[in-house]
Formats: sequence, structure tokens, C-alpha cells
Amino acid sequence: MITFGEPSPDTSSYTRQKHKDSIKKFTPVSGELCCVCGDTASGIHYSVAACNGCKTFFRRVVLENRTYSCKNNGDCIIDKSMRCSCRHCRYKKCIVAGMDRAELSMERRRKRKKMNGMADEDIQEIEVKDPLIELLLDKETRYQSLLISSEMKIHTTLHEALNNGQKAFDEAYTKFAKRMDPKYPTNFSFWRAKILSVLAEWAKSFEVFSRLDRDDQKRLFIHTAFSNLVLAEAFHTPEKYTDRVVFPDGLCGFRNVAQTVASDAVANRTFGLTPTVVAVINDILVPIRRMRLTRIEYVLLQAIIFYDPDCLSLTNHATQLIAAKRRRLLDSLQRYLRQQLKDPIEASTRYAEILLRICNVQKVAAFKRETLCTIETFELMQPHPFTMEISRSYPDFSYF
Amino acid sequence: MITFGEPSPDTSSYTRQKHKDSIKKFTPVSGELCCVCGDTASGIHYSVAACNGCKTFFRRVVLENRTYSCKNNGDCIIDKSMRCSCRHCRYKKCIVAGMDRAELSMERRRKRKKMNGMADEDIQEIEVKDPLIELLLDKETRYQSLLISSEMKIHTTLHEALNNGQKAFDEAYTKFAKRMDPKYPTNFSFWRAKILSVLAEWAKSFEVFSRLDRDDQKRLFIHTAFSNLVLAEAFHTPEKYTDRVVFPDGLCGFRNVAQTVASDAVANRTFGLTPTVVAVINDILVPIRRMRLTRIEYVLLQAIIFYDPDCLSLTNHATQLIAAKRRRLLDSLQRYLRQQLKDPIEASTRYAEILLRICNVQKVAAFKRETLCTIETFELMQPHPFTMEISRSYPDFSYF
DNA sequence: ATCTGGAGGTCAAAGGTCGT
DNA sequence: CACGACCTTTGACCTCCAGA
Repeated sequence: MITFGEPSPDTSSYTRQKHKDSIKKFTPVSGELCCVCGDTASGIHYSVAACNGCKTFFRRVVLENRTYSCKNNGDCIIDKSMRCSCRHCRYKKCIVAGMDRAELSMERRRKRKKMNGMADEDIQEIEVKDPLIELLLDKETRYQSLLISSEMKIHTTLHEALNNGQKAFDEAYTKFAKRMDPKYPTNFSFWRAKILSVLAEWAKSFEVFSRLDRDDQKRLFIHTAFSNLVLAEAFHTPEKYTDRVVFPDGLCGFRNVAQTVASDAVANRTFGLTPTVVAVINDILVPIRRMRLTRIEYVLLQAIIFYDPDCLSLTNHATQLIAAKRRRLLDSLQRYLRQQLKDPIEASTRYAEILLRICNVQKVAAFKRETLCTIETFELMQPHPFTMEISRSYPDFSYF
Repeated sequence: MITFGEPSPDTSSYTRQKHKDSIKKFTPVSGELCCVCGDTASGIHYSVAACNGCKTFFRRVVLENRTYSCKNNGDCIIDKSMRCSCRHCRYKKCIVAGMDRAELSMERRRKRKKMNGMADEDIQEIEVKDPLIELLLDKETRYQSLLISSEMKIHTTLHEALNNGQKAFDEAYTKFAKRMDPKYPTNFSFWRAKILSVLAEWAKSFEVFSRLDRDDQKRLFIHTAFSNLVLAEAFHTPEKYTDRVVFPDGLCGFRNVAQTVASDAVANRTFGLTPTVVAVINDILVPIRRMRLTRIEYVLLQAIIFYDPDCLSLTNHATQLIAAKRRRLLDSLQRYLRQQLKDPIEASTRYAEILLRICNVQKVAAFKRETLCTIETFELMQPHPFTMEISRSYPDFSYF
């Protein structure tokens, strides 16, 4: 009996490509990517995992003794979609990847390759509970407990923050149980620095993050810290408020000039700098309240913002890890929404709605960094050094 | 000649992925994952999606009437990496997955299957035409023709651009047919101003846009013009280049300091301002090439970026119109992807991938505005007044 | 001996070139 | 530039064979 269920027609160009991509996603076994172009490897060829194209290309170039020159600077990007654009760089990358000319002659000596150690990435069955989401929710709880703990100290430098082991998150439920004294005086500067400090702990608690070089960790954190700072400020403000940002101890930032910003450009100019708190309220808090962003959606969004493969200056290795992590997170969000909303169209619509928040979060973050640098320059205020380090380092690794 | 008498029948299902139109080939399965081991399926074999390995394995077992026994409990896990470890369980899984022995006898007959390629399969091309997409594609064609037309003048002020009726787009095919003199000298400043001018015409050609107040039109255009400028620069660069931005007359901006930007923050500082062209290449052009952004996806993305309800300072009326328009655009994109990719998960994944580009486009746009203001302040260069008006007005209506 | 995966081979289809 | 005949390259699939 034949199952005609799936017509599965069509081959339109990238359909197939996308299929492969998704397949990779679900069977992330090491060695299945072409070391040259990142396409699906067809196996080990000339000593390295490679796709058919790169395999054949390498063979031809060697056998026919061909030489090429690069029309650019010899630094062309070779990946699946662009591998044919520069032969010189493609061949160079073959060599760099470790393709071995010797294998081409009549070398018949089979090097016994790996055959073991493939036990870790087993079956990934469909389950109602998404462990990734569970993990993020747990991290969120720990985040909250650290934030209000009197034991959680504010870091003074990023270097210190990242080198400090990752005790804090592990012990969030024990050592950091003691709450801050409600009468302890705080201010915005304190909370910014504390949130950033706890976010550093949050970041360190990810396995993927811990696998990055220290420099990559630094860059990624600097790149995304303010985005998550403003998003956290907005999300953690009690739901009943939509005109202020409220910190855990009750400290409030009000939107007293909100209307000005929203619809009166002239007044905006008159007032000079628009308070960042207004940006947080109008461009993050109000929209996420309006769309009723849930806790699960929030933790996923937060992590998706953090794992930003577009962060500049990362090593290739880090970029790949981060891109893979983001894919997993996006996938979890997608599945979660699909499961929640049943109607796939509706799920997709909300998916977009959530992701489109990122643009604004990043803009508000940029605005906040700028503002902090400005007020410090003019000595209007003395922000916390940890906050300033992140804020000032940002342009070193990014355009804006 | 060679021509191995037998195997040429070709079912070769797989054809190169590249152009989408004029594909009349029969469907190559799109079968995704091997039902037996989860590896990439090479097609439908013996009635189920299967990889080459499981296909061949099944054939051998059936044709040779082999039997195996399991050393364990008959419940071995069969996946890509372990499919060879237990033949009994692999064969059992073939059967459970639905592999059909009956198909094997047919296989022997080696019937020619060329003929059916055109007969019934052709009907798969039923494409639901989305009028919104058709409209955007038409606008894109008009955009192109205006861009290279010698008759399309560069605007001098935004006021003039918006007041100038909307003749240009209506007459794009007639009055503006005359191409620019190839020998006409251009520069980056010229193309920025020209693209912005044509984008103003593009904007005016939307019915929704024409319903906005003049002030809202102005704000929206200023808010989004640079985003669409940089996206257009990148997208319209011929596909073969990934290290430069190319304008219609061949003028090139190169990524000659690409490595600097991508991975060397120190050198980046030393060089001072990173050329905006590098930002466009690294953060927009390369990613959209890599993901193979199609023309349809591009026109939708462009319009989605334009209709940004998060644009500040808009009247409520405008915000609502714009939000509604964006929803329609998002909906079209979603439905288009769903139709193209069949698998809703794939569609959703690509949907996210496309939308996430917006963050970078907006960042590069911000960077470009900043850079222009800087070079003008220091009188390093004299950008076109229209470009500067947009660039300088931006902060009046937004935070950044 | 049998089975597997990687080697080289094949060729339709894509891209590139050049004379008109 | 546009066309189109003709040449080159690509890569999915094929068969062969060494080694386990």
C-alpha cells in the first residue's frame, strides 16, 4: 500500500537548499559539514569532510594543474552559495581546510577514521516539553533571585565579570537567597550596573557561551548587553504599569514627557536629550505589553537577542557556534508558538511580531549607550564604571 | 563513446538549484529525511523517502533474501551514525517505515520514465498570484528604469520630492525610457542622492502613502529612507560580486579593508571611520547573498522596512495605516514562503531569517547617516543636499 | 568470504565567451 | 548592448575497489 499522502512536488531552487539546512539542524552530527563551503558534506574526501562540489573541484584543480588568481584581495568568502565565485580562494580554502593532494595519486591506504565516539547526539524525539525553554525559564528565575539578592555584587570590570567563575548562577537558590534591604538606597545607575552584572552571570551560565574564547565572550556581551538591559527593564516592570519603568525595589522612571517624544518633534528638540527611560517605555514596554509578551516568549527573545551572529569582530568559530545556537532558539520559539496557537498562520504572525521587537530593542540600547556617554562626557552624572565600560567599549566592536 | 548502456535512464531527479522560473523538470521528491535513518533522503525509494544507504541496503537484503538476527533486543536505534550497527533492526525499520518489496520487481523492468515528466506533473505549477507581490514587482521594475534614466532628476529637497506629483513612477516605462549616458561621470554622492530620489517616487506610488498627511509622509520617509538605500545598494549589486557594491553604471565601492572590520577591532580604531561601504557589504550584501534572498522576498522586505509603525512622531492615524499595511505585507510574505517551501516549519524559519535582516539594515543605515553628518561637519566632502536633508532630519523624528 | 564508504568517472545543465 | 552558437565548469549520481 502506497502512501500518496505527500505530493511533495516542486524543487524551486532554494527549497531544496532549505531542506538540507533543516536536516542539518536536526541531525547535528559532527563532520557532516563541508570544511570548505559549509554545505552538507558527502563524506570524507582527501582527508576532510567535504561536499561533492568541493571534492570534485579539488580533484580537477590538482589533476589538471590549474592555477587561478583572485580578482579581489584573496579574502573572498567561500560558502555554500558563493563557492563558485572565486576559484583561487576556493582552492586556497581547500588547502587550508586540510585537503591532501597525496590522497589523489594512487594512494590507497585507508586511514582508519573515526568510527567511535558518536554516542552523544542521539535521538531527538518530539516532546511536548522543550528542554531549552525549561532551561531558559530556570535561568530567568535565577536571574530574578540574583537581582534582588544582597549577596550578588556588582562587577567592576567586564574582565572580572567573565573571569569570576560561574558560581553565582549555580548557587542562585542558596547562597544568594538573602534579599536586599528594602531600605537600601538605590538609583538608576545602581540598577543598570546590577542588571548588567546579573546578565553577565546569566550569559556565563550558558554552555555555548562558556565554549567561546574570552575575547569572543567579551565582544558578544558588549554587543548585546544593553539590548538585554533595556528589554529586561521593560519586561520586569509590573504589568499594571505602562507609563513607567519600575525596578525591583520600587524605584521608578516615569514617562512624564512621553507625549513630547511620541508626537511633537519640536518640543523634543526643545527639551534636549530625551530621557532614555522614555525610549524604553514607548518603544519597548508599551509594545510588549500591548502584544502581551509571555514569560516564555520573553526568555526566548532575550536569548535570541544575545546569540547574535551579526555581532562583528567575532572569530569564525564563535560566529558559527552563535548562529547555531540562535537557530536552535528560533526553532524552539517557532515550535512553542505553533503548539500554543494551533493555527500555523497565526503562529507565524506572532513569531514575526516577536522578532520584529528586536529592531527597537537594539535602537533603544544604542540610544542608551549614546546617552550615557554623553552625560558622562559633560559630567552631568557619574554612571557606574561597569556600565560605562560596556557602553564605551561597544564602538570598538561595532559600527554604532 | 562511453554511454553505459543501462544506467542512463536517469531519474536523476536532482537538478541544479538556481533559477526558479522556467523550471519544468519533474519533481525531485523534496523528501527531506530518510524514514529509516534520518539521513538526507536522496529521493523516494521503494515508496518512502530514503537515503542512498538505506535504499541500497533494502535492495540487497530483498534481492538476496538475506536474514539477520539482532544481538540485542531487536530495538536497536537506527540513525545516521549507527545504521550499520545492526542489520536486523535496520531492515525491520525499513519495513516499518513502509518500504515496499513489490517496487523491486518493477525496478527490474527499467522502464523509460522520460515521458511522464511532462504529462501530468506539469500541473504542479499552479501558482497563486498575489496581487500585492505583483504590484511590488512592478514597482521594482519601475524603480530600476528610473534609476538608470537620464530623465529622472535628483530632487533637491524632500518638500519638493513629495510635492512633485507622482508622475515619475506612472511614466517609468515611457517618459523615462532614455538611459543615462554611460560616459556620464558619477560618484557615490550622485548615486546616494539618485537612489533616495527614486525611493521617494517609489514611496509616493503607494496608495497608502498618498493617504498620509504630508508631515507623516515626511517622517516616514526620513525614518526609513537610508535603510532602503543601503538595502537597495546591496541587493542590486550583481550577484557575482560579494566584495563590492556596484552601482548601475558600474561604479564600484570595494571592501578593501574588509578583514580589518570583520575581525580586528584595534586596526579598526586605527583606521578611524570604517567606510560605510564595508558595512553595507559585510552586514547586508554578504548575508543576503548567502541566504539567496530572492527578488520577491526583496521587494517585500523593502516594503516591510518602509511601513514601520515604530517610526516615532507619527500621528495615530498614520501609525494605524502603516501598521495595517505592514501586517498585509507580512502576511503576503508569509503566504508566499509557505507556498514556496511547502513545509510550514521551513517557511517559518526563512520568514524569521528574512525579518531578522531588518536589524542590520537599520544599523547600517544609522551608521551611514552618522558618517555622512561627520564627513560633512569636517568638510571632508560635500554630499548632495537632498541626501543631507534626509540624513540631518532623522534625529528630529527619532532617537538615533 | 561480505559489506561499506571513499576514490575516480560521467554528463546534463549551468555559466562564460565571442563574433555578428 | 542583444542574440545565440559554442566552450568550460559544476556537482549529483554512478561504478569500482581497497580495507574492515
